[in-house]
Amino acid sequence: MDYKQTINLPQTDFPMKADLARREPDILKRWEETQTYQKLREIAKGRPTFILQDGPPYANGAIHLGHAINKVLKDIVVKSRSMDGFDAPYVPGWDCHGLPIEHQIEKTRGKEVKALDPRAFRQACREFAQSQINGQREDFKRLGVMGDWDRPYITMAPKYEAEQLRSFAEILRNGHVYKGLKPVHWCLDCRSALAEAEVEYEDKVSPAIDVRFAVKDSADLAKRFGVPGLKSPASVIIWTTTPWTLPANQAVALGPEFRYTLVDTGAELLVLASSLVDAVTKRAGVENVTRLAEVEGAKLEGVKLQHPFYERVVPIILGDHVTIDDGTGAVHTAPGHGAEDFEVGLKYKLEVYNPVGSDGRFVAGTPIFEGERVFDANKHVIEVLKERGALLHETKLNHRYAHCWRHKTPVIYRATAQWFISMEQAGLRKGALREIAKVKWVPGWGENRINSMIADRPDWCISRQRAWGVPLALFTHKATGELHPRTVELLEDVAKLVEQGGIDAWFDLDPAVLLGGEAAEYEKVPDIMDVWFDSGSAHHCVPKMHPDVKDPADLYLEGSDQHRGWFHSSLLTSVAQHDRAPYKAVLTHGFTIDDKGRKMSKSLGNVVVPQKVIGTLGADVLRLWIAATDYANEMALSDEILKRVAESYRRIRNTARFLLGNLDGFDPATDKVPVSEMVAVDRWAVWRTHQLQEEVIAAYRSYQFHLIYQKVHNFCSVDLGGFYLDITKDRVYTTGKKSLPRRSAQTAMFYIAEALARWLAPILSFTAEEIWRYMPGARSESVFFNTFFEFPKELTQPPTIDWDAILNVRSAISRELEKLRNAGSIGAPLDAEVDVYTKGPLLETLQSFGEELRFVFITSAARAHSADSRPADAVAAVEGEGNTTWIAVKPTTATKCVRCWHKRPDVGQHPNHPELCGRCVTNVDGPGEQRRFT
RNA sequence: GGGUCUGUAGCUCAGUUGGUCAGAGCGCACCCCUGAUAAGGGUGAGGUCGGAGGUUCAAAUCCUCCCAGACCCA
Repeated sequence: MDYKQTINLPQTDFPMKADLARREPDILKRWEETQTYQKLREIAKGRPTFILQDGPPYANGAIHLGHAINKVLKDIVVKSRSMDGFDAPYVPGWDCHGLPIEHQIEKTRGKEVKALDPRAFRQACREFAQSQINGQREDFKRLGVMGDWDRPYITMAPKYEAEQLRSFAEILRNGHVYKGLKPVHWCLDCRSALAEAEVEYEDKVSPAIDVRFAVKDSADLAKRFGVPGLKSPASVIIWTTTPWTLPANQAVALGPEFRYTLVDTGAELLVLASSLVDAVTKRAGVENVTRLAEVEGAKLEGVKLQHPFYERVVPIILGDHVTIDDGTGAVHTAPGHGAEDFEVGLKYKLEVYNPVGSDGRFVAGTPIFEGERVFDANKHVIEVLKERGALLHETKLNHRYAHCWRHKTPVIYRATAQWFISMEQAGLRKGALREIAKVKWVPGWGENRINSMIADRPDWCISRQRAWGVPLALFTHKATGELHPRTVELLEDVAKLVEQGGIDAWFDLDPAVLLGGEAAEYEKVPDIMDVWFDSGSAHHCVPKMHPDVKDPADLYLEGSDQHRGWFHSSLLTSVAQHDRAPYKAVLTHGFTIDDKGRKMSKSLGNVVVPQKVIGTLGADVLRLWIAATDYANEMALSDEILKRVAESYRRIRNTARFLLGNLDGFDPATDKVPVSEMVAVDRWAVWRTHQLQEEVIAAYRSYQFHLIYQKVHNFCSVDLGGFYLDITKDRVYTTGKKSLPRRSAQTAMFYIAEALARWLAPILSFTAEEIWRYMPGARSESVFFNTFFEFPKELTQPPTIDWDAILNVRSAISRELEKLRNAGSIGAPLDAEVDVYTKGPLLETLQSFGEELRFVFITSAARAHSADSRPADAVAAVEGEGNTTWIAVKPTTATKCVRCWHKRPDVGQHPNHPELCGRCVTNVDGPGEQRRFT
């Protein structure tokens, strides 16, 4: 007889080979065709909501790994909240306005279009942005990210633009907006102000000069230094790398705490920071200097200096921004050309003087330098200084200098009329700082970080001199420059127009339409708003457009750079508008690096392209990597790491497959075994699974996905593969197909699979959905329509048997068996039999297992005895508390049962089944065996 | 240059308030199985916890400095 036919081997169509690259698109198609996301919204209706507000990616270019990480993390959060019983919608967004898109269009259509036909230019921008959105959307979907992809929010939607204006109107009404003259980063090529984010720092060679500012009143200086009188003319020496800013000089700043020395070179007297005297005089080629006196900077405040080439007297002022790392310790101050200069200038009421036009040339009427380009003027300034005898020293310096991120050209600081959101005038900074403290920041240091940024930041310049963006829809009085008194109402009028006709409605607007007779007195502000305001007002705009999204959101989740970006701009607009934060919690993730800890860059050739990973290993493997990596730090990815992840994936997949295979022929509706009748180890397995689920859910709630990966993988390898499934497969294979022992195991495996599929769903979305389809029993269309598995209550109670102790004995036996194996005495553990010598509760437990004990160790025989009766050759294997367990293993001499492969003395005792052991006889040709423990 | 943060076995991660805290899984090596089979099981070797000082009876865990890296800023 061929007993093999009586063995219940695993049977499932769930493929071992994932073939994700090929199979995932099919699942994707089904999600789309069956409207899985939309159905989920219906199913989740009425539950408590969890709102993750999407930070919109910029609608330009193919998605890279950073996008993938961000979207997948969001997807994991949303899906896990959904499975945890929340209604968690996800409305993706795109950021559409701004310079990069303008540049794309300029590249293809030429710069002229922008000036000649701005309407057509904006239309081209719009179409370009839409095409980018379409491309990115497909890639995001392919990652398995589930959301309302048919109804995303895009910042160039007329409704969004209109709502943004309404948000701005409220901010203005709340008194945060002002028009000011202020130095801003100015790109000579853009002819526009740049946001901080649009500036990058690159090496540049600049002239570095030491310049004399002659002291007007020698007697005053002498007094301040406490010397009787000065025998030579004295100068304060400043050091600068931007000679062209000297025409705008209004003061010389010293550090109040630093010490300054009056130096006699023989020919003249110089005032220098004491610690820099040697360096300066050395480079100036001065020998034999005499230090006449020393005094702290604060003592020199107010000393009058002669501007080196203009008829202008400028004061010595004090500033904390002065350093003595290099230079002279005296800082040339031009409030029209520097942020710190501007700040300190405010204190001393210095003029914000800016003689430079938007084209980067000195304006008409600028003495000496009129019409010259600023960087070219450097040379001329130096010549003039030389002529006037004001140049002490000149050299070149290679240093980091601000450049336009787009043009890669050096930018300047230039004071211009700009619109600002004030950090102080209506308490914005104070409010924002207060709100930061109320938000939960994950990881915690994020709070510290954004706090210091808000605490230190200057007012927010929100105006841009560009074409592709939401207009700063204001009317100012032609003569006074004042805002129209009905500005807030007018903004609402404009918003209505924009809602219908988009931003073109403003640009095309005849002011008379809104202002009537006043139109002649007012002009439209031509500026557009900083794009950061666009996305920053999403908390207001999106809920107005999409009923699923609410304000404030439960979570914002972006890369750590967004502390200065979107987290920051959103906080400011929200506090300015509503006096509260737009989010209850903020989660940040790090950036990708390679396995050597370096950032990914084309030049290093270490860039991992998500599309390529998806096309080979599959999106689920990429998702698993994202989940497995602790996003709080940098996230390292390389081919090796990917290989490891793919291996882990296979382990998890195969575990699921084996569970499914053993569930062949199991119908939970009729075959589930009542808990009271389940075999003890099956109950243990379910209990253990439940325990793990508690940990998994806790980790999802605290966004610690990498722990889930560790725990679940560990569970599959150790608890299941290394123990439960290993010892149970004998029972599933050899007992009767419908027998209680087998059904008990199937019941446990069924529960385990039910739980496992749900744990995996937020991370391995494709695979979980695939598993779901192969699960027995009636079930919903998608795994995502479920919440985490609810175990039968009785199975969540801890078992009375001390399985940990048994597992200790088991691993000790494994070590002993390994010795036999290496000695060539046995191969499989079934070739051996084992005697365990112990005492106390462990002995009682093991003995209570009786004949079933051998199944725990997968040996052909196993017996438990009192420790006292141990033979001399037993090995002390488990050290317990005052209780050592001894083990003796040996090859068994019994005959192998052809059916169950155990070597049993009762093989051959049954005349009809001479090759079988007694257990198999009853399973094949009798009532079947009983199992209580294993 | 400044701010924030990170650095535990080849890889991914655990290590609560300092005192079995030097761990897990994977990978690797070797062995076994061939009824999860391009699977499965077992055993084992790997780390002076980035480095150097210091505090303490005791530090991966606290302090200082240094090195490397990331983000933001200048």
